Amino acid sequence: METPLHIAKALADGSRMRVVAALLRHDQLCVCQIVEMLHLATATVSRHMSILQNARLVQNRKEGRWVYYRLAEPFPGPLRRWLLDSLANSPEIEADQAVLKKVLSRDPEDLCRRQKERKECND
Amino acid sequence: METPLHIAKALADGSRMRVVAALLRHDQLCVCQIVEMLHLATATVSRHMSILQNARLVQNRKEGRWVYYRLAEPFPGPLRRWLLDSLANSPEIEADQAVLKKVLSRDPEDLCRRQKERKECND
DNA sequence: CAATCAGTTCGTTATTTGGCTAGATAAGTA
DNA sequence: TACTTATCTAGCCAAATAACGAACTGATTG
Repeated sequence: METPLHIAKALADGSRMRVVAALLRHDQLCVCQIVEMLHLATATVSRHMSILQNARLVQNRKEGRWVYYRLAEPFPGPLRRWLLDSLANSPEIEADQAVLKKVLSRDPEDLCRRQKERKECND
Repeated sequence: METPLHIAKALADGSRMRVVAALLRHDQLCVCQIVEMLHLATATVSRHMSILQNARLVQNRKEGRWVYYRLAEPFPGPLRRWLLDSLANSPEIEADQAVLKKVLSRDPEDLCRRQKERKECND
């Protein structure tokens, strides 16, 4: 289902809104990159992504070991415009952009390895 | 505040979405009319309306004993368009329209009296 | 001024939701 | 085939939220 209510519920969470904002500017992101941006457990990110997918806001594509998410096609035009308009000048979104810039310059390979090491440190 | 996140949260509830949908087609509605449409307690409706107002989606105007709500001015254009597009052909919204048609043909005076009587019946 | 009336605010309760860990799955690699 | 790796699903707990009735507010009416 993709009623406006479903879509609003999917967007009614700070983390999910940040992901959509990021995907408005980056063609695609894989789960480990989103984890890096949100600083949440992988499982949590995965659940957020499936909520966005159920609302038909994103779609995914498997490539090797990685799952890449992008905005769903088609994506409602007025919704896209509203989000672009109102997310402009958001400091939080800008900060995410900066993080993503670094993250994207690295191979997903490296990224995942570093995430794994970090996790083992905490044990 | 009126960030897209606030707005999405305000819209992420079936009752509030129905109110906004109704206000997209009717200039203004008073609380007792919205109560009639949603079949919820007055207190509940009042809280919903204050959530919509905090998100700057609606504004109110006191007129005698009644409080009328309408869409806020200004209302984000693309958001309005998205809602209009995606709420078209929604059976629930259509049903609300039918209820409102009857409700609006009556004085608020009568409406409130009938609501009060109904409530006393349930005691 | 007392009574009434529409709506709001408050306090409580039940449901929903976001976060985590642990275990399952699917895909590459040795 | 067995092993690792990236992601997903399930289950649990704490925090957020929607519902109601009761008590309050501000305005009209008798």
